[in-house]
Amino acid sequence: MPESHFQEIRNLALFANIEADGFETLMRGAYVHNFPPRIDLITEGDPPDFLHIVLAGSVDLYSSWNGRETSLVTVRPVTTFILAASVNDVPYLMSARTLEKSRIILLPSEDVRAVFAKDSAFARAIVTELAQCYRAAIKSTKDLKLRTSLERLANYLLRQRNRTGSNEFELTLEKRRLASFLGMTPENLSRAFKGLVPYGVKVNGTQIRIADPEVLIRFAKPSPLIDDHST
Amino acid sequence: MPESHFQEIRNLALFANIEADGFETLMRGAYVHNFPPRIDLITEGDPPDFLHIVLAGSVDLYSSWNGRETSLVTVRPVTTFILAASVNDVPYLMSARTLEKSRIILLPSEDVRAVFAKDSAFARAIVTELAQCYRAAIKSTKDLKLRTSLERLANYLLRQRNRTGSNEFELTLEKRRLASFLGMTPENLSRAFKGLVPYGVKVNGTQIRIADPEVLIRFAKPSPLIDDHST
DNA sequence: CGCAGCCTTGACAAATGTCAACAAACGTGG
DNA sequence: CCACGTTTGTTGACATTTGTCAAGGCTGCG
Repeated sequence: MPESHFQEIRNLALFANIEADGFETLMRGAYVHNFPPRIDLITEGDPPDFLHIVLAGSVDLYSSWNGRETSLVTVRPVTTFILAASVNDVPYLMSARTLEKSRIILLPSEDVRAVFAKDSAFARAIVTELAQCYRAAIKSTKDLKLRTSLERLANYLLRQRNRTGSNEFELTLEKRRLASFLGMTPENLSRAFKGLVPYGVKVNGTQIRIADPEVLIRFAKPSPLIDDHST
Repeated sequence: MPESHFQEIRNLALFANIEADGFETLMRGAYVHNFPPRIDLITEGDPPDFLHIVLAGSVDLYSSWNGRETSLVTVRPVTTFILAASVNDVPYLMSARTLEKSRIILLPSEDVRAVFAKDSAFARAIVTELAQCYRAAIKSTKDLKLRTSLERLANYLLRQRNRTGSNEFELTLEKRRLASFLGMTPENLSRAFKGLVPYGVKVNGTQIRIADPEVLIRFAKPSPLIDDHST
């Protein structure tokens, strides 16, 4: 792997405090790959051969059952995914595919587990990371169980607004995938956007404008215990 | 705390390999409490003062938003809960209340974090535990997004069957709480039970009988990637 | 016994999904 | 650059699923 990526990986909280020794072990076994869009990276149920790190592009984590499919997470740079499966050496629960052209690092899970066992700084960093993943999953479950699809969309838009810091922004996801992520059909999403017009949401293709955030907030009732993605 | 509980806690995977030193630190600060049924133990949003361990009884983890409420998990002996909030020192995402008379150990989160920082065996055990919690949460999200309420109930019954090893068993939850856990209303659950009669499910109060598991399995299509609660 | 809480049922309403048609956007090869 | 076909997004009509409300029965407990 070109050394140029080393620093990028080092900067991740997950690897920041690893001993030089363990870091080298990980880097020695690492591959970097460039993938075209819409390529399947892993399939749920497979054994966790690699811990993945998205350097560029984006990856969709999804799952299928009985002919249905749903998007669970979108991974953007620079982040790892399927850490839980890697460290516990159990099958992947989600499939992954690239959404765009993506550059991805593959760390053999065996190396990850080896360094994890030896390097307690790494073990502690993994705890922090997993706790965050777990909490994100709980938030997502609350979002699904406590809110209607209209409320989920409204809160999603407000989260995007906070992320970009602007009342006007581009959707970073195809609408069909956004629909799946929010737990509804594409048709339903179309109608949900219409349903938010009275609250000042203007849609033009992938361009979103929130005319008056206060009005939308009053409807969406965002909660830090569901919508804050930092803690 | 009476020493009699020490061994019980030691037997938990989470504490099995801790150094004597760290274990003693944890036990020194620990409280044991007996709670009557339907007592609120914690409220979502509160700072995580304690890591909880259920020794006896059962605890409902639930969440509220905008006047609605949903049950997310039922914790049974001997298990810890709200580990993620404790180690990362961030607010609880779920509220907790006893379902029955319960005996619960409270470990000050500060102690947990202190031992976690010093004892790498404990850190590693926490990783395993959190990875399991995370995966359980992902499974629950898949269950919710990929299945109808009838399918969720059918698979829930099959999981209970596997847990008890018998085609005839008692529901361990009040029906209204089971409904909330499965993401539906009590009325809907009543009808869902009716809807499973053609697949050989007999209900008598809290008593369930699965006449022909094959038939129910053919309908429910259980998957290890959603329904296996061990990995 | 009588009250309170849970469960069930029926009638109805709201939310969401399905299907079909068509329009718009995109990418490819000529 | 255009023409074409493919994919995505939208819309309408309709079906299904799920929730709501109200009533009544059952159960457990003081």
